[in-house]
Amino acid sequence: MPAENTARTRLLEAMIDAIWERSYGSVSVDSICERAAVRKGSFYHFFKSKAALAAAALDHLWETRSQPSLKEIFSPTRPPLQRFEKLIEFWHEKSLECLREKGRVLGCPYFNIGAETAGGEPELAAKVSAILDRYQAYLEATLHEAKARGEVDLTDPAETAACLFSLIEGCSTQARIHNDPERVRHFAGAFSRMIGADLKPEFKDQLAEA
Amino acid sequence: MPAENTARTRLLEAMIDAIWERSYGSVSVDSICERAAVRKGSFYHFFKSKAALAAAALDHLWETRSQPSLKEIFSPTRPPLQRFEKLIEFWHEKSLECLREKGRVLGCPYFNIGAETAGGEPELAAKVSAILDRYQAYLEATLHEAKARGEVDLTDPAETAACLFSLIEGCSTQARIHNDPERVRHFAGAFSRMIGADLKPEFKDQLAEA
DNA sequence: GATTGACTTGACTGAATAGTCAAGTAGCGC
DNA sequence: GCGCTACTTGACTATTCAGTCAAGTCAATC
Repeated sequence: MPAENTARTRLLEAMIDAIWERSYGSVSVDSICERAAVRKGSFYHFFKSKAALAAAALDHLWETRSQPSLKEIFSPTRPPLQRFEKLIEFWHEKSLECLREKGRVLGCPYFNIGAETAGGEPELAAKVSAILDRYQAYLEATLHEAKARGEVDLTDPAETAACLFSLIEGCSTQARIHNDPERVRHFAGAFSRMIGADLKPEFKDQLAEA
Repeated sequence: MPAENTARTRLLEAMIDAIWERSYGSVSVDSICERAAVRKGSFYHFFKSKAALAAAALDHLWETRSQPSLKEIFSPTRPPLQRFEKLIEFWHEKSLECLREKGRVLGCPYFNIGAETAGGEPELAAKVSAILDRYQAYLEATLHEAKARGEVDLTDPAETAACLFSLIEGCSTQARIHNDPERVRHFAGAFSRMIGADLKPEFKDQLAEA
């Protein structure tokens, strides 16, 4: 049962889109059902609650989108520093794409949902926490490799990875709040300084319409 | 009409606390009224809607808490680099205090609310956006001063201020999501690297109980 | 063609929601 | 005391919410 257009996957994708565009708390089960063209009863056939759908949707997003993108960006065939350059380009492109397609810069869904649900939905918060750790692990592994090759100058790759990741997520959330994709571009320079190496990502600006 | 214990100020403070602990979307008008010991009708005498109360509460928090703290931290009597050290200590202490008093690390209320409401409550998002800019302005002014004194090495203080601020907010939100105050401490080293100067904040760890 | 089990349907429930309103009370200047 | 204004009260509405359920469809298997 791959990523077919089944009722179940339509629900997963409708949930992610809706939360991303608005917020977890402002999304109702009814609106998800309408978006996914699925009836209420079917919803509760597949998921035991709204929170359960959200948790499954986060897994789905990670496995079908985030994880594959990261595997490509952090491919071992690419030198470590170039992986960081690719990552910076990736975030910048995603912001522009988002603005073009949805009319707003939406930031990182994991981070948004995590911040929102940390105080009241422990299941969801734990899921987000685990996903963010997996994301950060890519950075940490690459920093270790770059350090072994003498390409960066740092004492504690784990701590630096945490800071780099917080910088990315912080900039990305600022971009969401101010609805300004350039806030993401900003962090390229800071990234270089933090790892003590010179990164030169290529920002191929996509002009909005053709 | 200063910060008395009036129904109005009780509502403002109940709203801030409730949103901070949980989220904007999960807080109901009834729960706020109960928390503030104010009846529904009085609520709508003072505020025209839940969103209006939230916006007023953000202003109130800024004026009574954030702004005064920042004025002290960024006092011109302190050398620029020491202001940054103070700021880092401030965030770390606040996280520990929050964990001690509320049982959880809650991060920055402006950032949390901003991320949550960016997609659906333009009034609130605009208010947050303005407050965050005022916060960031303290960083930027201090960077300019430090640059003029030759204490930091940077080309674009405005961009660096934006990145520093995103780093702070990103770490703080990670601390909320993972409920771990040490995530805030992390950024001290990164802060130094980003501005090209050596900061040595004193972390006076407060042992929880006496 | 009978049985099974996965999925669908739409009507239903009860609680919670934001917001309204008319009738009050209490203080203050006159 | 009189009237004015600011605030309070609690009952009220209409809507939306998450979640339930009994009855149904349909395709596969025997």
